[in-house]
Amino acid sequence: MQVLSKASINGLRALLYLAAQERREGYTGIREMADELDISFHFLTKILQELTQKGVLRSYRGPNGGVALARDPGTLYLEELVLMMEGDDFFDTCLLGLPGCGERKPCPVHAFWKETKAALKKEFQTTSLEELGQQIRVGKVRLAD
Amino acid sequence: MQVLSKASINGLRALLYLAAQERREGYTGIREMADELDISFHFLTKILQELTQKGVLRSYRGPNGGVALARDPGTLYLEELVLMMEGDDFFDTCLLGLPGCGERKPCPVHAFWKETKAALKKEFQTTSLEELGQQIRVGKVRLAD
DNA sequence: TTTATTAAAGACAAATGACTCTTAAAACGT
DNA sequence: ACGTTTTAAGAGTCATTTGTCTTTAATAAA
Repeated sequence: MQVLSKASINGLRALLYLAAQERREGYTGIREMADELDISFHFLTKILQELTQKGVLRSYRGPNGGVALARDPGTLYLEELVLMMEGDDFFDTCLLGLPGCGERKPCPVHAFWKETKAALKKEFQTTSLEELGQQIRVGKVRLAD
Repeated sequence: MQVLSKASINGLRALLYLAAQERREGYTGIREMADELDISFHFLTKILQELTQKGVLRSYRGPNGGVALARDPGTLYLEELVLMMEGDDFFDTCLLGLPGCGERKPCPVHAFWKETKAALKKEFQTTSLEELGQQIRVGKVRLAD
């Protein structure tokens, strides 16, 4: 069951890596993150470029350059990030792929799937990078092996 | 958010179509199902071949041939079908794709995702083709536009 | 026995997602 | 100015999934 694309997963992991940093000023090199998170440098670069264009990251070139969160991680919730990376219809899907599945013309598993999506959405709406970054910092949780 | 592959979705829809039939004897042509469910005939054929090989369907060639459920739809639960089509590790994934994510080495969203997967699994374990077929029969729910 | 009907099988093609590589541009230090 | 470090941009490649087509085999009916 793959819910997020590889690109989204790696983008999220990179954002979490940044949110887990102790120091808040300065830039973190993409090379370092790629090594640390075990992602191809070029692939990660491409993913982070998009996040920079969308305003979640700011970047800086040259020696000691890299990327940094463009906003306070306490204001960055998973929902916004996932919608940004996966598309605005992320939570509006039908499990059986029927177009226009809804209350009026439900598919056989609509009722249940609706609840599941709502729970997932709520969780994503209430979980911030700050919160998860902290859990990483104290070692309760990991981003890579 | 695409949880099931197109192949699984179409396989499931076809199984539901069969489960929703009034008459229980005889075979249903793949052509009819493809038309009714708006799936390419050849694509559906390929999908149903696998389900036949796996013993969920039986098939019959020649005039008035087609496919039929090989087992009582009351004994066919979504879980078995999804595991069959998507692979046995369907419910064992990490949302962030970390290998070996678990209680001992959890990813940042492990706790929540674990619950979500469990709820989904339970629903699939307790929902049979018979049950959904009935809902289709009485028109509460649809398989296509 | 011939013809029509249907699924089985497998080769093939197209589309998508997941990467990879090369070149350019920006910033810095000397 | 020059060379080094770093991100930006985009073309290119590979693998997987999705979808198509052709041929074969089975069955029934005329």
